[in-house]
Amino acid sequence: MDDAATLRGAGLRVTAARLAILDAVRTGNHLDAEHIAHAVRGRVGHVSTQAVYDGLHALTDTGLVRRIEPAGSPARYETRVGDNHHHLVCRLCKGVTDIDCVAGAAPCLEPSQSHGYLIDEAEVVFWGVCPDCRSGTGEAPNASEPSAVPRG
Amino acid sequence: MDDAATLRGAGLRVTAARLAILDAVRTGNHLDAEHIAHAVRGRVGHVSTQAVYDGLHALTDTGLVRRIEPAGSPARYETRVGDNHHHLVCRLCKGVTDIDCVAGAAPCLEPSQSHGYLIDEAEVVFWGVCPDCRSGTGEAPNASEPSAVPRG
DNA sequence: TTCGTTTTCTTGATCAATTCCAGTTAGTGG
DNA sequence: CCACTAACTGGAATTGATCAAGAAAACGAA
Repeated sequence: MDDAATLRGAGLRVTAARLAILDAVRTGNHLDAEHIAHAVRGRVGHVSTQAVYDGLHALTDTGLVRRIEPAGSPARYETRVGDNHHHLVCRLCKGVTDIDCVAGAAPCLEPSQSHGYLIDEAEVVFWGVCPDCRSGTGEAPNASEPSAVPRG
Repeated sequence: MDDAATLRGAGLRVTAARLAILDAVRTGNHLDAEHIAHAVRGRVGHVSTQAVYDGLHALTDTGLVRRIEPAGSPARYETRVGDNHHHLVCRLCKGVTDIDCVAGAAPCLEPSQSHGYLIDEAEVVFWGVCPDCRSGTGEAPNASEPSAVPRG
């Protein structure tokens, strides 16, 4: 199924902007809205920032892309959906890496108490320092001083 | 140990604003900066917003309070630190409830692959609908239409 | 105590990410 | 090919948070 059919199947109109957004999110590695906008413009010329946000909103609402929001970074998007995988986030460069969920379906964990909540998802984020930042190779925003690495 | 001694022990000066912030965070239930500012003002009169942010920053930096940032809500603060507990977040009203971590120390989970990261924390957020919102009692911002409850 | 240093607080501007709005453009089903 | 409506544009506005410079206050030392 190509992207045009995917969009139509989700009840969305097929536009150059949305095809480019979908491709940018799939090709990129957990890009944020700004980087997606940049990639989209490099592909189809001028596209307003609002169109990018609108497109991302439509795609997330229909479940074609997933939006993740690690603390301290803008929202990021990925096309890997439905497999309930988790994420590894670097405290320094904020880079995101996927991690398979051993349990499969959501919610993959059972809380010790549910407090009456109707739980549908367990979101797991592993925080640490990525290989590049550990070796000083990474483009860390503040790699000069590792400072305190807080614990949970 | 009272709050003044706690602040001093963390290397911070003792001010009325900070004592009030610490008390507001402890008394409140995962309040955001705005609500903390409101509580502080009700206790010690005028305090600038900046002083509240600065105080919260100082308290989080020294580990006296923990800052959590659930997707879609402003940062929230709690005084329960060091026990690596987790959170239950309501998709509708954004309310937060603590959940004990059965494993104890951080990181409480081992990822299936570490990808070379030096991992120090596993943050677990359970998403669902709280009892109040389920029964329609809650002050949900958009409780009229439950809309789609996305899955992980 | 009083002083001097350093932190903290104040006011006010600024920022980044995102959303709202009104009008125009362009997919799509008929 | 038309009409209807979703999608896009340009621009302003919102929210949550930070930065900057000077004034005030905490606290160790004299």
